[in-house]
Amino acid sequence: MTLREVTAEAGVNLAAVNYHFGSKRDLMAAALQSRIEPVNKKRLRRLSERIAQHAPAPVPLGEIFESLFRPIFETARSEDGGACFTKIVGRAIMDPDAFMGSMHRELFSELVKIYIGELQRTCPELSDDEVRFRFYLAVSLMIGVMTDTKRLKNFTSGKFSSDDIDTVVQQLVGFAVAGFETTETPKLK
Amino acid sequence: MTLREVTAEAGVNLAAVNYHFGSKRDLMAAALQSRIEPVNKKRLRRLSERIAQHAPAPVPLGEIFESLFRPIFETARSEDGGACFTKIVGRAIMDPDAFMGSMHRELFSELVKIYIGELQRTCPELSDDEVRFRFYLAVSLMIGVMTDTKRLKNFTSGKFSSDDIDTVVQQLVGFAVAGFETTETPKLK
DNA sequence: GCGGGGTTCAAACAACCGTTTGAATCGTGA
DNA sequence: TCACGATTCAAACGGTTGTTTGAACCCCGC
Repeated sequence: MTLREVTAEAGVNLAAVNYHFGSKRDLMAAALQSRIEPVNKKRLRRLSERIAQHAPAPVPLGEIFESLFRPIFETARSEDGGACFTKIVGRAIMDPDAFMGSMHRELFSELVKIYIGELQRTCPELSDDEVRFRFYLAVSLMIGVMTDTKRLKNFTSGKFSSDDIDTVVQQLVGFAVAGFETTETPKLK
Repeated sequence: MTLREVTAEAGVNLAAVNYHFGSKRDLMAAALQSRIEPVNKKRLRRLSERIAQHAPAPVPLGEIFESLFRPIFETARSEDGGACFTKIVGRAIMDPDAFMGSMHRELFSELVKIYIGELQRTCPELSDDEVRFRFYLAVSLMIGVMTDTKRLKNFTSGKFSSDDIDTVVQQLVGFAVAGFETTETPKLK
């Protein structure tokens, strides 16, 4: 994505980017941040709803993951700029120190802490290391599915599409819950 | 990665790329193919060993996924060019029609077919759609973990590293097996 | 009406990209 | 030894990139 393409599509002048954001890198960071923050707000809001709904019992795993997964898919598959958002996220993930500096920390450290805590409450039989490692795997799964655009169609001969958010999130959650709960993995040390 | 960086590091002249490969795109495709093919050969060889070992019984899920996951991690975490391989794969996945044309098909269609067949043999209770969708999720998980370089360290406060292939593959396989076998997911339609 | 800070614009800038060129060099079979 | 195809090399080419510039423009308080 070149600045000339972006500014043309946005109907603004090329120089506007450097005037308002300073550089392309800062524009991308701002774009990413402005999209990620509402997603994270939505995640925490839905998680809070589930916590309140089940209190004082822990939230079922499936609802935890659903609150984590669905908001970002709703954004990534959105019609206006969803593809662009997905590309920026993918780029940010692929080389983290390329154009996100400390942004990753300030955007996600709080979120991770809250979800880790809730997962521990739901799965008290798992050690701290296990919860963290499996949460990492669940997030990696989410990223792998989110950044995909045509693999699902290839694998299912076009029967299922990455755009069918409900189906994807359902299957994703089911897979993540089972993976998170597995008892067959050797103990971490 | 620019051609000038690549040729400088390789100790060859800049023009050598276009002379031997025609274009940068073709160089990347050749580099990817020359790395992927041995990986896929290794996968199928290890799978064949497991099939022979268990015949006529089906191969346990964990061994199927182990044969699929481990070879690519051994390449992606290799000391010479592993990081570069990972980047190229990541780029190829992120925008498939950018520089891989029909390569995806010719490299992976056979592999996918074989693994799907073996998975169906091991899990006859799953429908064809379910096997394909869950295999897609397992592959997405693999991709998400493979393209990661620092997330695991962030999540576990540096205790675990993406470079520890054995630990990563073990946990990955355990997660994938459980996810694949889940019975809590709503039926696909 | 008018002046000035904030904003937009077309144009140009320097840097870098992948690619091409043509001469120099190499390797080898006659 | 020579000649010729294959390969390497420095240099340059055209094009695109992000960024900068300076003039034009807008808008609102005085």
